Amino acid sequence: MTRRLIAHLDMDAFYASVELLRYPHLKGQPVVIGGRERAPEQLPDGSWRHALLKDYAGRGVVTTATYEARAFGVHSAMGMMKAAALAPQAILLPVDFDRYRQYSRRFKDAVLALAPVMEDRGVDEIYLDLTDVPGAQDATADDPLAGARAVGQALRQRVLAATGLSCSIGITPNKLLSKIASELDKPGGLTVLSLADLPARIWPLAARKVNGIGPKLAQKLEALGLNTVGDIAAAQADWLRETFGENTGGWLHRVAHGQDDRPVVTFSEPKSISRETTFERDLHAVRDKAELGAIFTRLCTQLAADLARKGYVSRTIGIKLRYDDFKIVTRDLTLSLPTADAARIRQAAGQCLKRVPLSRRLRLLGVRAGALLRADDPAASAPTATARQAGDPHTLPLFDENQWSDIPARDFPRNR
DNA sequence: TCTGGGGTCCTAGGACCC
DNA sequence: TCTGGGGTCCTAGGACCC
Repeated sequence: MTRRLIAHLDMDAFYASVELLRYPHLKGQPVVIGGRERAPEQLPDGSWRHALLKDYAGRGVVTTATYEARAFGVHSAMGMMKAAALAPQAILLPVDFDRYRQYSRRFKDAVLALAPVMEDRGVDEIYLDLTDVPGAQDATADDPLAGARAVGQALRQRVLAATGLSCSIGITPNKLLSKIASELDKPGGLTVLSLADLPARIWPLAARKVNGIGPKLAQKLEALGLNTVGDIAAAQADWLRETFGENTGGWLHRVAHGQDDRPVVTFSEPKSISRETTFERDLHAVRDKAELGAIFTRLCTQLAADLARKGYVSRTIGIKLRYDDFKIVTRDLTLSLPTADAARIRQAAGQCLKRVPLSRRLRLLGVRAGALLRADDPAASAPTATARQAGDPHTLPLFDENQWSDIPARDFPRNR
């Protein structure tokens, strides 16, 4: 009988580890990756001069930290200034996404040669369906999961040989449990579990360990006395549904019992593409309009280039603003004709901007293209259903270079 | 000393259609 | 004559993930 065997493979401190390949003299030291600082300098005597975390000034967050830096309490998504207070002597390196993408490609190619059913979950994570991988189902007298274990070891060796990097792997009957399992023995671990291991290995864990239980849901669970996965498993399904709603309640019940039949998805079309930027200082719609206008246009130009490069057109253009008080607003507009044109995008985004209050200072501005269609899809050149219904012309007003400056300083009514 | 950038999915109300 | 119900699209916000 074939059992479903799903792996989750997670690279260990990925960005930091890639940097250590380049700067091996930093091995064993607390290193933090983040911000837009300059790269390290090599001195004439061959030694390196690195920036220290304590010298950082700015708005960045920590992207990754080595395990030595994590020992100080530093972790991903932490503000850099806070991290600097915890580990002032940690070495600071700038992010180099191109390089990480390169290593990402390498480790994924190495894995694909052995396990071709792969789901991408970002640069440093993948799911694999090992069910039909030769040998994965093998059992020995004392170990029914010996085959899965052997495939797991082979995967780790391939990743190491291809990149010099270590990873952690969880292998279980489904994605939910594998995601949890890969974290149980980090770094460099291989954890193979069956459903029988649920009470001993999964139920004692904090509810927050479940992928999909974030800060808000965890807080609500905790307020009801449900702290661990086992606490949720012990709750009545009906009560969970009444308390958390049909969907979330039902999901919680299934998850706590280790049930998850989601397939490993090898390809999916993107739903949206976006560009956003946080300013170095908060900007004001009127006083900084020239600067804002330039940034706005640049974001639209970048977004148009992203769409063109990836071969998509968009029917819905949206904007995102973050005010100085961290409140976020979004507006979007569905076009009568899909586009990948920078001027059109800028024009539509400008329309959205008119529906948003602009009295507070802005911290972030973003532009998003949703409702994507492949550029070669016949529907990509047809007007949308709404446009047909409304009898709209298929064209929009021309690009207005002074769009931003047309926006007065007072609040706009929410709906025209 | 606050808190990046790029995504997905869900909910919910109103418009509009049959 | 005060009154349906289902379906889809659009929009805004929010939780969550890497």
